[in-house]
Amino acid sequence: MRKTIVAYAVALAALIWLLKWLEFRFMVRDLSLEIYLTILAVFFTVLGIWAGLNLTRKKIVTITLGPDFILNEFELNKLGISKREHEVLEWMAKGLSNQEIADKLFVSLNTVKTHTSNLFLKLEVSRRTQAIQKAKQLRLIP
Amino acid sequence: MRKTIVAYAVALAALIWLLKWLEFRFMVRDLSLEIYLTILAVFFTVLGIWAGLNLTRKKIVTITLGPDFILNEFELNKLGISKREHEVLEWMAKGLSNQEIADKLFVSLNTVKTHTSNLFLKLEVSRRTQAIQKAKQLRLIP
DNA sequence: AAATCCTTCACCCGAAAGGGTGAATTGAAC
DNA sequence: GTTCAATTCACCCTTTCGGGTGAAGGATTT
Repeated sequence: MRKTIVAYAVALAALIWLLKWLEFRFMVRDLSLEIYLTILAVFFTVLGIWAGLNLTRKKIVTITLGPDFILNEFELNKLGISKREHEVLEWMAKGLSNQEIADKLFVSLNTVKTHTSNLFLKLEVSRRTQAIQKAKQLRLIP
Repeated sequence: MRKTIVAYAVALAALIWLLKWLEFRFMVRDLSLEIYLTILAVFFTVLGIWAGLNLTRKKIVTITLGPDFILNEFELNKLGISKREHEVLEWMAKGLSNQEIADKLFVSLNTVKTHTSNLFLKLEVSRRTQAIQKAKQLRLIP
């Protein structure tokens, strides 16, 4: 960045010197002052635009996508869903039957049924498919 | 955009005229030509930078996310799922019972059960929760 | 015309899911 | 130590779901 500024300064000084040199060399003095100034102004305006673009164009936009699932613990507490119930909910969403969930968690089928019943009450649904749908919507499961 | 260019042109002309006027008014001619030119150059460089920024800063980055669901018709055909079956699948995924789907489609419960049975065969699953999961994974439903 | 597929519906049976009630155990909180 | 929520399990009953079989009508293709 500092390097760029120095480079521009040097270029500017060199150009001014060049102009003065041309002035004597080719008798630019003969031209009307207005035209002379206009050329100078336009030249430096263009230079400025170019410089301005180069100073800002390098802003690289980096979009970082975070993990696509963040557990909504607030809803979880709000609905009063316990750890075990949430666990059952996760397996349920993976398409397991109550019996399979019971085997996974090393508990009886009746226990799983109790958990599912409580889940349906807390989620205000009456079928497991609806429970899964609502739980996904509320970000309780991926 | 055209308006902006015209505005800049007018401003430039006005400034040049102002400089020439100042020249006679305050005998700027007495100052060294180098200083005079430098001031002019710096001024127009700054003007150019400002103009350049204004011409480009308004590039608004619009990230348009397309519809997040595109039906995978290839899989649909590959698995041989019919229109009606797909329709049943959609309602199923919304958490409706077979009876509710039957009411929605104005057919009997038995018909819906036939469709679901065929769906399970084609999707190679044995429960509706699994069917929904697999169908979503294969992009057959949103 | 025959074959094929889709759609519709029926009946039967067993398995799974859902709803209700009750109760024992445990661990944390008061 | 008592209260409370969470977890565990049991029993009952009804509804829903899933699997199997069969069949009739319609559209499309061969």
